[in-house]
Amino acid sequence: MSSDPDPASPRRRATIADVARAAGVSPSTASVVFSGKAPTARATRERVLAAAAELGYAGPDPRAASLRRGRSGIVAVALEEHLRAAFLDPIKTATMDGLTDGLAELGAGVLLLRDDPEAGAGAPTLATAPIDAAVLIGCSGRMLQTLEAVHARGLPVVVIEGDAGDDVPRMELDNGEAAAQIARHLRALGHRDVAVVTLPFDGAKVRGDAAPERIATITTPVTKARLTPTLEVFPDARVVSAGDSLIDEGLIAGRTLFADRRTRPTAVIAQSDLLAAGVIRAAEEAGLRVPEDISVAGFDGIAVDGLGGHVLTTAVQPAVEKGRAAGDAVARMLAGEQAVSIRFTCTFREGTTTGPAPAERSVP
Amino acid sequence: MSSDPDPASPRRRATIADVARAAGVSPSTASVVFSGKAPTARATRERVLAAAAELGYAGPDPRAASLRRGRSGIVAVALEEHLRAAFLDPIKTATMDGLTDGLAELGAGVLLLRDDPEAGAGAPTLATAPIDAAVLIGCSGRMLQTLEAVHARGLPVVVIEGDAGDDVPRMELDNGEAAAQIARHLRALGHRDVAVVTLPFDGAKVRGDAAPERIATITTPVTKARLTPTLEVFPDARVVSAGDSLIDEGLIAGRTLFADRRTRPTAVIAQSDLLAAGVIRAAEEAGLRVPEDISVAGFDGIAVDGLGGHVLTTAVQPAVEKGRAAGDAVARMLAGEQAVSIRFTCTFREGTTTGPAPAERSVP
DNA sequence: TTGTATGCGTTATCAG
DNA sequence: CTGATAACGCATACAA
Repeated sequence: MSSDPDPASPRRRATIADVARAAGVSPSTASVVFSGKAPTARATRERVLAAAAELGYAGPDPRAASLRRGRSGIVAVALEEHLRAAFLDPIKTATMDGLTDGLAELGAGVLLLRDDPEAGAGAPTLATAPIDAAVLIGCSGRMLQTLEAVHARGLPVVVIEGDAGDDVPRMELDNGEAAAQIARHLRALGHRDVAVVTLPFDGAKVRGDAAPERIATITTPVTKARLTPTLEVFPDARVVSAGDSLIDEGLIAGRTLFADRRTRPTAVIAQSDLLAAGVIRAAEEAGLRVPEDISVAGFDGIAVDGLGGHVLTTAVQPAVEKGRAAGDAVARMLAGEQAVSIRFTCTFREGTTTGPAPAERSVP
Repeated sequence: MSSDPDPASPRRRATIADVARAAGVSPSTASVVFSGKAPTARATRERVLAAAAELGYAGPDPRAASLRRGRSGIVAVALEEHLRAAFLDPIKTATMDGLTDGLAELGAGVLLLRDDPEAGAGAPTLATAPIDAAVLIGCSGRMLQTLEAVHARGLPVVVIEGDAGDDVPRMELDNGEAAAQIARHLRALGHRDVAVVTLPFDGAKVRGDAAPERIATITTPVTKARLTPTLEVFPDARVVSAGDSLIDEGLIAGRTLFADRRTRPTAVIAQSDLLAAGVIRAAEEAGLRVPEDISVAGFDGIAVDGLGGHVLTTAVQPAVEKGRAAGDAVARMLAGEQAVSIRFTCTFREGTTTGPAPAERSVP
């Protein structure tokens, strides 16, 4: 008796109109029962709900609702990399975390999009997905093109760690100041012979020692922003580029640095905590004690899995807050307000991985 | 001249109808120009495109299109954990990777959803988001409730690493067989004194030694599936539970195991590669050589960042394929076909972290 | 509190 | 190749 479908609509899915009819109320009343946007009499509500159950109606069709409302409740997050790469990076992960939180308050879901304009035919893009706004992470290059489409549709856009022009709010870091602080910290500890392990210079992700000419060609904004002030403090620093922000990449770079006891530095500045963790492993592997023999500093302030008991000296970036702020900015823009760019400040954290420069050098 | 908006519609956003009117064609023709679903005369197309540019029309509104088409091009991926936790797990990351690939072929985007039914008011859920299908990862407990709503809406559902009933296709692993294989491998190498470092027993994520009574209460399916056959091979194995699948958790567990030289095992079976990596670090910390003094096996076959030069002996699970298969299953179901559950086979991989049991025991 | 009427912006169909 | 027509399923202003 209760599983028999509506005889009038043999196989068609029930709509709110069907439910209303079955319950003997108007469609608008039924709508209100489901949305709760207006008070309804208890009896009415129960009648509607009963009719819905009877007809197997599972609530308003979100597609129709979003057309009518003009909102889909979905915000796109566009990443320039393959999704796997993006979520391998703890900072991006944390940012996403804050972002989803910030958007959840707004009542929005997150649609993951790769910034591949020519993806599978019909694949949703920033231009074709039913989104209310977009957040671009690490915006650069061709993403700017995609951006135009979004802009044209009048959708709010926020950029994290990137630059999409003046009229697009961005959430950025004071990379330069933070990097300078780390460098000064090491100099104050007496270090003079310092090496830098950097993030990739560009999309090529080549690794190894980098000559000054090469350094001038860096295109990745973050790498450049963190390296420049470091070199101002330590102009003669040896610069080794990592292929990616990974522990094993830091390990490789570290092995390079510690291969020759006579040329090894007394301190290593890594441009990410993951790299620093790898450098520390390389140091331990080489029989060096951290920080007695070698100081290592990182950048990011993430909880590095696999670092053991060390507490990294690093610049703690508010990654989660960055994401949350992006979410808030989206919310504000969706509410018609103007959102502004925010520059976040990193907090220097002195951990257990940096210490005074060893007094004696060149002990073969 | 070209930036002057349509005088007839002062601030309203242009629609395809406006464009058609301006171009002197019918709406359906304009629609076809944008969708490309039918051939159009070159002149017509150019006229329409010009009108669109003139009016600042950026293409069809995806919301309206999805209502009309009955498809939004979005597939939900529901995770039971906080997003951060989910993406911290390389296996889930890899699965997501395959999934997004599989879905991209289908032309679908991925909407990230936490399985929090009572999230922020208005937050999209499996029941209220404009999705075409859903993939549940690690489905258990209350997610089954959520599932009902999706089911009621007649949306295809696929489950990865979970059980949502017989009529829901699932992508699962032969955890038991793979675990047994690892255990037999170690036994064949002569190991008799083996310890197991397990994944969490349940949501509580308590860590430490586990008594047999406790083992009987394990609710996490994966943990149980991998532990049972292990204990059949090594009934007396010491069982230590980790709080999570993390290197540092493995490190902690490893320190417990290696604290007392007299009771330490000759081999450790970790239920994930990350845990195994931590155990290896603990071993090295304790001055033990891997595999000469201690053998360590993992599970998953991921590329562990931070493992240095070791190659883990492990069961390689086809995580990416699992995700891709889920994507394919969704595609099939969306095409009206029946999708079936798939049981994936892990591949045993002998690495450099397991070796013959050391001949002498109890060397103080 | 409930009902009535209207259109949100598209696209599929089918005839021309 | 193009045009007329009719939904798609709902939520809101407004009247009752």
